[in-house]
Amino acid sequence: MRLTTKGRYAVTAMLDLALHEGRGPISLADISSRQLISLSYLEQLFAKLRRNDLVKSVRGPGGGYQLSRDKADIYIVQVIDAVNESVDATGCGGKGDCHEGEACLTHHLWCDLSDQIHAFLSGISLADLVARRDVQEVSQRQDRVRLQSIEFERIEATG
Amino acid sequence: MRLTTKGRYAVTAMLDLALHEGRGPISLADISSRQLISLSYLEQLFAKLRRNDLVKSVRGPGGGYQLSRDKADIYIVQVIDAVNESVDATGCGGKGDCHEGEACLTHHLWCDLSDQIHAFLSGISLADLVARRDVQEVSQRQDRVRLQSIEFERIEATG
DNA sequence: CTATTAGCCGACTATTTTAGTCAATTATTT
DNA sequence: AAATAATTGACTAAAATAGTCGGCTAATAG
Repeated sequence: MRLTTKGRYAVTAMLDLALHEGRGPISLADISSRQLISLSYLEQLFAKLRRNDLVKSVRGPGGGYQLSRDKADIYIVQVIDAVNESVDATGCGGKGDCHEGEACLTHHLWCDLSDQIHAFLSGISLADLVARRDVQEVSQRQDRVRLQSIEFERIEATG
Repeated sequence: MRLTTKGRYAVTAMLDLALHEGRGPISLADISSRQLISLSYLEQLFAKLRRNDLVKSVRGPGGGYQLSRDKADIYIVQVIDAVNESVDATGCGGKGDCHEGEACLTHHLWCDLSDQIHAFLSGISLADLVARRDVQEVSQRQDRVRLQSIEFERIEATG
């Protein structure tokens, strides 16, 4: 099992999409600047998210990504799975052949742990996150910062 | 967060110790042959387990390792922590400074997940595992295989 | 006392994964 | 036609994993 920035970035980016939906497609450049994730890296991640039918893309100017279905129907575990970060804690992929074709001493423990994590992450949808107070607060702060930097750029350009 | 063979090996080896305690110290060679873990790698892991006061060692012939305290007082989370596999799912070590010194959009989600995993693994002691039916079954199978290979070696040696 | 056993220690290494970068291409819209 | 933005593929530095190897030290059995 691993949970690194890859999976965290994917969930963060999907949540960003869920928070800003309704105003047409969101470009990766927007997500990149809001969430401070490298654009090229986001491209890699969204290729996987698209292949897993979690987002759909619109090319060309004004294009970007949108959730492929309602945010209440997209669960965190699906996002993490999509970028190849398995939530499985066993070494054998749950097959139970970890010790000479049979279960190792701790196989069932890791199975239980996997079930635990899976249940937790599959019980939370993007809509659930959007509704959370802490998420809303962080999102509002990010939008404020965003507006400030746009204003700053305007002043710079105007001179 | 990561849970790889390192943490799994450590827990498996500690459980092996718990299962075979009472007959003096257990050598790493024994654990290695029963659990099919490289002896040199076990040495590395037990150095950390010893530094974290989870086992004590006895040198010389007949020596080996023993649990440093009752198996009911050693929890899985301690073993995993000892070999430097953190159960923390956040990217910031729980500090909440993941986005320009402030919490990132998904910080609280990863905190909740960390709490979940931590609660699960700190609720299970080595004694709990020893008492489990599936662990006992696997352990008995391993002891049978072990006896067979000793018998085989005896016949080989006798000729 | 000496040979053996078994823990102890540090250095080294191959492989894999992470977290990206970079360049080129394709589709779309203004 | 120009600009935008997704799409693709190849490449890479750094870190972690999962070990190996050799030599050393302590203790005990004979």
